[in-house]
Amino acid sequence: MTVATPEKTSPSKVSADGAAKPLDVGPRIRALREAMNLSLRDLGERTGVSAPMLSQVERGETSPTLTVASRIAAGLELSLSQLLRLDEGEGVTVVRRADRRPGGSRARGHSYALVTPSLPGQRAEVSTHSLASGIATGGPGDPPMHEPGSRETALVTGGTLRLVCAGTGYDLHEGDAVTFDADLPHHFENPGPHEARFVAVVSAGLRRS
Amino acid sequence: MTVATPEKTSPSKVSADGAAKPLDVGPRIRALREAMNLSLRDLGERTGVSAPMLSQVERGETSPTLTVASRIAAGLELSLSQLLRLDEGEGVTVVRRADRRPGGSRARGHSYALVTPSLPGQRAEVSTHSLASGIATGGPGDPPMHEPGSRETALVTGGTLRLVCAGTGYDLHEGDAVTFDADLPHHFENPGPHEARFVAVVSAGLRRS
DNA sequence: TACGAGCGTACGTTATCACGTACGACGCCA
DNA sequence: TGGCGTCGTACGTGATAACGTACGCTCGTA
Repeated sequence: MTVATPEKTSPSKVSADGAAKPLDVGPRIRALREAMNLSLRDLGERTGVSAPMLSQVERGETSPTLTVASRIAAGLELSLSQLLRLDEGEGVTVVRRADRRPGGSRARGHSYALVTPSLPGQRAEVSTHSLASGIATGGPGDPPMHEPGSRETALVTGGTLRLVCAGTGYDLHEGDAVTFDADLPHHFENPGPHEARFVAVVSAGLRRS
Repeated sequence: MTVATPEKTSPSKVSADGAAKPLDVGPRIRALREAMNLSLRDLGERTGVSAPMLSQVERGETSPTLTVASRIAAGLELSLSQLLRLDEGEGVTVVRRADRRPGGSRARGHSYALVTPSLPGQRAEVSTHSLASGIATGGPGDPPMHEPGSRETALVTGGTLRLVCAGTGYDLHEGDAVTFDADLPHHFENPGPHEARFVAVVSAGLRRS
């Protein structure tokens, strides 16, 4: 999904700004630390990072390495990716049933539609799927493999469904849900006699523009 | 959610290992780069980071600073938090309909259930809701306000639903979906004569207190 | 075979990250 | 009022991240 075609994406410098964002993680760290009622030395004790270093990072005077940033995140009891999450996205967007563009083909037995706006900055893509009896996802025209690091949740809203992920099968019935790493090879099958319907949520599929 | 009470958490060194994880982001960068058919110099061109530096980072010989890590992430067309998403849960987790703990109260007209595992580090929380006619969410026992920065998607799977977000109302019918900032004051109402059912996806809340 | 173009990596230099120590400011209690 | 403890920050030093250059390598191609 999203972008990242395994093609020659090079010809255009994606953003070229290079400088990217000022990365003002400092105030965030300070806010989190103060929210925990920790002094710089306290946090230094917990993280193994010196208090002056923490002070400089909080004020944005230096950019810590990933190792120390990871230690700081651990000391704040969150993962590094959580600590660095200061992305964006704003407002309210309604996607009408009639407006969304369907994918797949009902003739082949698998049809789906994206119900979240296809805008950058989206953190979770939600889609509805319908799978005919005996059919499996992964045919031509289906959404391609997800990008590395993404995770997926499938919630069965009708019928029975079977997830095959990394060679292992998981049978799901109506109301069941499954969460898994979406970058592993996987597909869904419909073993039952009836049509299967499910909602898929792929997270972390955001791209930059 | 997650952990980290805003209390005096100090007495116990949270993990004390300090060293934390080896943070092997290198192989991941290499995999992503090769997936884009980019050479080290190509990526260096896109990111403003020298090719030898990229090589060292990929092989784990050095730990880049956040600034260069951010630039690398930008060159790979992802956010830094995405690039570092090699922590948090892994594998496949099935939540059976019978296993999930319901919330709300059917007597009050609003019942819901979380279908994603309630583990820290989850990027997207998916829940199913049922709202009786004339009832609005937000009553006692309902899930509290979401954290700053989080976003929510609601997909109507049955009946009609009305979202009131920051004072504005949005009418939704079966199959419609809406995405909005979950940290704005909001609630759902069921104007129709029938029961309303919808799936809610809350993504990426970062924790503050 | 020879050769240029591309690849990834080893080398040496510079910039800066990260440490330990030390200083002024503020609050508490004798 | 003085002394004690803690806070956050300004030093100076050693470690290392990041750079530019240059080497050996594998391909297509003449």
